Amino acid sequence: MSDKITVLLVDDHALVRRGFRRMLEDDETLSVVGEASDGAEGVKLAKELKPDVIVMDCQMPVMNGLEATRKILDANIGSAILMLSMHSEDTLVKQALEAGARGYVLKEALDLDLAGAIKNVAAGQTVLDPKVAKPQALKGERESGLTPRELEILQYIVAGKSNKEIASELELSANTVAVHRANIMDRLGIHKTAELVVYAIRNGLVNLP
Amino acid sequence: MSDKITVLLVDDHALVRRGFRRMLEDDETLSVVGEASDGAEGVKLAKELKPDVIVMDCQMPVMNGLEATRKILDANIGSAILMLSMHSEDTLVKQALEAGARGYVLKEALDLDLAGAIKNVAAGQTVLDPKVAKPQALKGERESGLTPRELEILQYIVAGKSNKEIASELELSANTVAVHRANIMDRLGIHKTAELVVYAIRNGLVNLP
DNA sequence: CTGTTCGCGTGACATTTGTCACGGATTTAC
DNA sequence: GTAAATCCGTGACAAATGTCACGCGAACAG
Repeated sequence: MSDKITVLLVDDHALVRRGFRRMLEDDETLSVVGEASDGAEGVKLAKELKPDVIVMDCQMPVMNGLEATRKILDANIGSAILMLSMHSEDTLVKQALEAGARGYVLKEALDLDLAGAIKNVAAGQTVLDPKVAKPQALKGERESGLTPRELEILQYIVAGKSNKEIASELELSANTVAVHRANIMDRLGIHKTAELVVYAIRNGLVNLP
Repeated sequence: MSDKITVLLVDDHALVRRGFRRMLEDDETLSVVGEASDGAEGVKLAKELKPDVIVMDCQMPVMNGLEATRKILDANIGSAILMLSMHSEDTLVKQALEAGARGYVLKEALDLDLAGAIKNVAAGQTVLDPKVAKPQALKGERESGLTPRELEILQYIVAGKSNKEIASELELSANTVAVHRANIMDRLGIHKTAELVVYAIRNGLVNLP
């Protein structure tokens, strides 16, 4: 343990990764041992490298940060995961923590000490951005969380499928799909497809088609 | 002109800005003189600082990169603008260049030499990411292809307004709005609101509500 | 001047959407 | 056990959407 803390960077933007690497590389106690550009690759590298800490972007193509986090936790690698996100929505924070992330910080945090946060999660601490560190976010309840089925439907909606198409692909009645749609909007306090799509994209609920 | 090239960074993510700053600060010929976190602030700082080059993110809250670029060009400051984007859609590249950007590079460019790109645009060159450097993108023709009225309607749609609401705010028949909607989708080869919203957001056709 | 194109507007109508009321299967709380 | 809460499913129906055919005036080419 007197060794350096090993870090894996997972972010879809190479430029961002490079920036982080630079920010970390002059800290003698840290060592960036790998980079991945999407969730799937992140999981693969995590298994190979078994880093102490994984810095994971939330929104990514192929497999988003939440998914990847779950997969990595399931694999029992023992890495602590520090989630980076653009959004401060409680729902997302909650989901991240439930997925097993050990920290959640916002990209727009002005004075984020990334190295410090990494050390803290490596030490077993939970690190939350002040903006999201509401105690309520830690207590488990369901916020505006959608059910798996609903998320599935939402994905199809954003991809531009009609209720009928979704129904046929999922072998359901079109009515059923319509009701799922309605329930999703209910929880979100939304009444129109357009709003729904904006919300889904903004909050990274879906992988963009 | 033998002085350093002055640079203004405009990006909504503080962490990203800091990364860029680090990448640039060991180049002796460049000097980052300011940072802004949204388009509006970018315009303001541009007027104050009159930097040689402005590195501008495309997607930002308050005022997006395109808008900001136009405003800055209008103000006749003489700064060259290098647009950073996540998307390689032709439409966007075109819009950026028409707005007056001197360069367009993708954030995910693996080996982007940001410093080099900055020097080039400072020297008056146009810098395009290889992925988007199709000659067709340079020839002026269709913009987004949408008429002003259609863009106006689109803005309302993405904001979650119904045809009826739009009609009343614009003092039109609901039918008319519906037809505008149809025409927009026609030109874009789209048939559903959901797809339309995704497209509009992706290509920066609208200011997100 | 004349014909053509294009932006903007309209009403009518088929399709898709958003809502309603309801049932069965599970899970959790008492 | 029973009751309450969820999740998933259904049909029926009103409201919004997507498409149709069409008129009007302005801009432009001949």
